[in-house]
Amino acid sequence: MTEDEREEEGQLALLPQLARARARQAKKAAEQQGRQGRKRPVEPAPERPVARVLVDVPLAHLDRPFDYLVPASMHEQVTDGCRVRVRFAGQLVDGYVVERVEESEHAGRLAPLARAVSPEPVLAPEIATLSGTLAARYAGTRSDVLRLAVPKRHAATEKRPSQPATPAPRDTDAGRVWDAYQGGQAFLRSLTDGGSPRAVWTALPGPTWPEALAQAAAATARSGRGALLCVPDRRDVDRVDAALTEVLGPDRHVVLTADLGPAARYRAFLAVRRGAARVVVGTRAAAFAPVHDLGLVAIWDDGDDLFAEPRAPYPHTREVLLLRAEEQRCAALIGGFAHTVESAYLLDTGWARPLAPARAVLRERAPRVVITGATDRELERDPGARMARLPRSAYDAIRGGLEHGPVLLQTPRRGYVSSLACDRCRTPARCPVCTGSLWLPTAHTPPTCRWCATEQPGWACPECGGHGLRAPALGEGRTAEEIGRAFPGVSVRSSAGERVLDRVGPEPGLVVATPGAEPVAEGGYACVALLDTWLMLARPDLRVAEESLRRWLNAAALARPASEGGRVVAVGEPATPSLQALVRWDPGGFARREMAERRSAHLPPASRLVTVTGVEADLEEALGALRLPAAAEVLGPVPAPTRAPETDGRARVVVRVPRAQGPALSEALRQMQSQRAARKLGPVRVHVDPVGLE
DNA sequence: TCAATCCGTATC
DNA sequence: ATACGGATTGAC
Repeated sequence: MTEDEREEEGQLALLPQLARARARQAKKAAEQQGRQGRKRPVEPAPERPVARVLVDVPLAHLDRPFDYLVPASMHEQVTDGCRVRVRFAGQLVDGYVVERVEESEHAGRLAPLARAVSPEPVLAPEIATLSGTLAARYAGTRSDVLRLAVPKRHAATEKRPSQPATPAPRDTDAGRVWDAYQGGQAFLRSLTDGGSPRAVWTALPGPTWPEALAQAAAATARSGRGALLCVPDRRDVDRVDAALTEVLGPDRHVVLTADLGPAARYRAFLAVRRGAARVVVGTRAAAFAPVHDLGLVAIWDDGDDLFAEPRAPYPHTREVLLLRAEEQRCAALIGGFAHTVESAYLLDTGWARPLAPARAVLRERAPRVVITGATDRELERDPGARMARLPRSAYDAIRGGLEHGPVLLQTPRRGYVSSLACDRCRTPARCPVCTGSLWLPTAHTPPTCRWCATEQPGWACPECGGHGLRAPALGEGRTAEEIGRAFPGVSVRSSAGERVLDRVGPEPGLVVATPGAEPVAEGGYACVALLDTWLMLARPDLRVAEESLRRWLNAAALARPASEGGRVVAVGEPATPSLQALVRWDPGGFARREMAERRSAHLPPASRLVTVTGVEADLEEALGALRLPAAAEVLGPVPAPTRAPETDGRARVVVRVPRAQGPALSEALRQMQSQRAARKLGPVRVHVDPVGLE
């Protein structure tokens, strides 16, 4: 501290008002001088001097373009879709130029752009439009959507040109894999002819689906258009990547995933944006890829929860792609071994057509599936089976399989949070009022609904009429070591969690995997055993049955065809509808029935369901201000599930409306969020169509 | 009477 | 978030 400052402080202490007033005057004078210094009139650009800018601020009520003056000095740099820095409410913020125009609608004076970051037009017009649609759909902001859509800039990468792709090979031997599907060749032909067919594709079990996807992309490329393929994870990306290389040749496509790292991701993104690559395969991060002349969007295994974006506004990859298909008038392919209720809904409404194998072809390619009950009596008979806690017939099937090749054992992960189920037939217990799942908040309360908090002391199982409830024990899932001991002398490998195997060889051996981590076996598995199926069905997830069937089908699809001895044995209750669907290999029929049930239970996709979460006072205030559509039901509030520490102590409501009122509900929520942001009220989180709702 | 402070509103 | 304007309160 200097002498002067010390003296100043002394004065402050003696004459505080005087000193502060003087300091203020000095500051004001300095500011005015500064302002005059800045006031030097900016020369506007000779053409289209107005830039419409989407600013990156997190406030819902500021989620619209603001006009800025393009200085002549930045004329060359400022393109439609480029990044800029602007002064906004006194601070420097990032933004995107959505377009440059001749005149502004804004009555006041325009501030000049502060800086042109780079002329690279990273925000494609169709993605700018899409960000608006998605923000409206998910009651979020465009800036949140854009944060997901445009990767971070990497300046060094931007300076380098993108290598243009080699020209499309004409008349390659086209898509014989699609011969197995009714309407398969017609679908490809339509793509090649520049059409925009939309299909829900029931894939045949086996390893041919990546090639089928690649052939669809190739057919689209032959029409001169681009294709975008989204798959759940890195392993699937690699499989489709290999298939694309096979079908299109090298360098005709690009891989786009979040795990590439900033530089490689930006390089891939730029190759797409610049039109150097027209075919893209990637994970959910790729759904926004600005593919030139987009002709086809495709998603594989759309029920995988990796497609649910965990960042606001929580868009689902399938919804992103379907919206793009509508906005950009391109083809859509929703494929998998399983069907989601959403894909069943697309078929039901006629939005998409089915693309499925003939029954005879399916019979030829699918493994033989049997269900084996897990009664204690069966367990007792064989010491090996007892050691592995396996029913005798499952144990025998595994042993039999080991004589011919690799055997896959799928076991549910340990430590699933489970909710209550009927103690007789293991049907998950749901609230008769609103179909939420039941749980025991404390040991001394009756079963209570997780959504509407209704107590159900006299619950009766709708399937079997039983009154007993049980919480399936946690950690019943078994380990590779445990199972290995029951099969002495057999090699046991494990694929789970951090250590996931991509593929295994054709030699006999046990592979123990958790759902989603199953490696592909060369030549297919001789046997696939699905263990503890009731544990998987005991999760409190709203869509357990659908999700369990999806996981079983995905594992079962890795088995050899029945004609080559391929077998699947599921350990569980034979009457369980999802297991029945597995035996019949009828994912479409099961999804159709689930969809009908959901419709009558007022659950998605026939209804739109939204959760609103916040601290109790905020939530109450928010709901008070919310202008809901007429038919809206509000369930709760109940304490929010405390899976993560940040949701601790918060409350949640579930709001649902008939699907037709979905847009009105989203709009009401967006207005609510706008008002709250403008008034600086406490944050409430809105989640439209959450997938893993308990 | 003037200035500090609070509140609401706009942010280009 | 800031920034600003207008109303309100408070100290002489």
